[in-house]
Amino acid sequence: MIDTSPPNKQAFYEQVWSLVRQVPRGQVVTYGQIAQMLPPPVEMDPQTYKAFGSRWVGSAMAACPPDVPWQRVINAQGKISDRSGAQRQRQLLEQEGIVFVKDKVDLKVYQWRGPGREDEPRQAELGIALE
DNA sequence: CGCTTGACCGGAA
DNA sequence: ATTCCGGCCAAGC
Repeated sequence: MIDTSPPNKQAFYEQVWSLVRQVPRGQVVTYGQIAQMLPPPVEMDPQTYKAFGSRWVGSAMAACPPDVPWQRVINAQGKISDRSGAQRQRQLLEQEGIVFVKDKVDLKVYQWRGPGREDEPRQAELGIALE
């Protein structure tokens, strides 16, 4: 799946989509988290990738196929990035049971841990208990 | 061709 | 808590 083929933009996008498809209903990921999970394009300076990877993930989401749960990708602050369609995104997430507080979600509770760690999202009860 | 703009993020004021 | 700034890739015009 991940190889050292040319840093094709399309290939990068598809890796992003592939990852997002694995995010379970009721959980979210951040742009930066996805970028971090993917290997930096071969000829790219890792530092550069670290700085801009999240943006490219955003670009990938802007062009995602219909079968990708794009609504589960939010920014590192737990908020929905400002753009047309943001309202729709929030609506979809709330339908999945995600609770917004002051326009943001608690990433400690809802953030996806990665492939192979799709446990139940921690419920607010636990979060409160932990403080 | 060159210029503009963009679903981001972390550290510094 | 909030705002500002640097990072410098691609697609579209």
